[in-house]
Amino acid sequence: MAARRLILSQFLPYRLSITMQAVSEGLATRYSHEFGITVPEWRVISALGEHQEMTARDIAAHARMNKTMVSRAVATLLERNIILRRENSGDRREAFLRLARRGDDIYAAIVPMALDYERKLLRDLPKAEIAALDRALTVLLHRADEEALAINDKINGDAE
Amino acid sequence: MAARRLILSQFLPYRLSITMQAVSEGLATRYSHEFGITVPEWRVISALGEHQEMTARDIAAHARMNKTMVSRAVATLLERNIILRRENSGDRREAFLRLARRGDDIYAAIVPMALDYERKLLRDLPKAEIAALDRALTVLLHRADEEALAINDKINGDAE
DNA sequence: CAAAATCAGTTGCATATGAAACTAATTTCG
DNA sequence: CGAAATTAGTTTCATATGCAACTGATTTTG
Repeated sequence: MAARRLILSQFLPYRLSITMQAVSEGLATRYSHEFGITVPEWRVISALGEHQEMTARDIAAHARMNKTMVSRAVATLLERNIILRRENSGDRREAFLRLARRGDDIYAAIVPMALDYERKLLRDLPKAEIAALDRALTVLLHRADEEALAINDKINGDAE
Repeated sequence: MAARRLILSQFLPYRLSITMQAVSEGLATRYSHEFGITVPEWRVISALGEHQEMTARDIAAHARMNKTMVSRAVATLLERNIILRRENSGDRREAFLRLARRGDDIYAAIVPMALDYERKLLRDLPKAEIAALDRALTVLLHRADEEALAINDKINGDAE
């Protein structure tokens, strides 16, 4: 049976949440201050930096963003000439996006900063512990996705 | 010098962010659906469940919330008779908050659900790896806080 | 002691977010 | 083929969030 008490400071979802918030803010402060880029915009840029050319849909899948967020980040980045858009003539619903020269520069500037930040965060952790963290995050994400499906089924009719 | 490439799916801040999002949503869906409680409200409830009686300020510190968020969550919880408020007669700026009977019930119902969820998430991880995850999150939070200070100093005048 | 500074908590305002409705294009199927 | 369903992406709308300004209380200090 389940315990009656919960220590917030030891509760995994809480710890994940505050840790990610601190980590994310620390990084976002840097690139937002220097380039005026928001977190969703950075995700789009890094997706395009990694894969050259993608549709908005691809970006959403790759960076785990919903399509509204992608749409808005893309609109801003286009306006600021950070990315380019090329309509797919074979299917005019979608468009291929890629970094413009300006986007390349920003990407090239942010990547080292981001990796440096990551290095600083992990500095004091032994290799083995970093590897354990990696595995743990993978498992947690996978389990959480599964549980999300399960609970949604339960809440909706389940039968389909 | 720094590498030129960044794989989003292997980048720690990104992984933390999407993992925490999935984990947090999975849990929040449960208690929001069953009790109409938001995440900030749950944090206030769990803080009070852990410490009996606290001021809003204490809650903010304990649960890493800003005071606006605490204020709003507290207002809602008071309105719904989930918590009680007793003004501190010695310092009338602040007030002591604690769970009302209804809050106790909700807390007693959510805690097992939350711990069960945590258990499910961690099910497949060996004890040693869970311990490593714990240590890693502690270190990361600490480092991120340090880095946040450092970057803020750098952005502002630094001198003070 | 009175003015200034500080503190707890609230509120106004501007921005961020996501679900759902929508548009335009394409595909499916009777 | 043409109506219905599906898909990519946008927009609307309602809510969530946080900073900064504010209120009222207390403390500090000249």
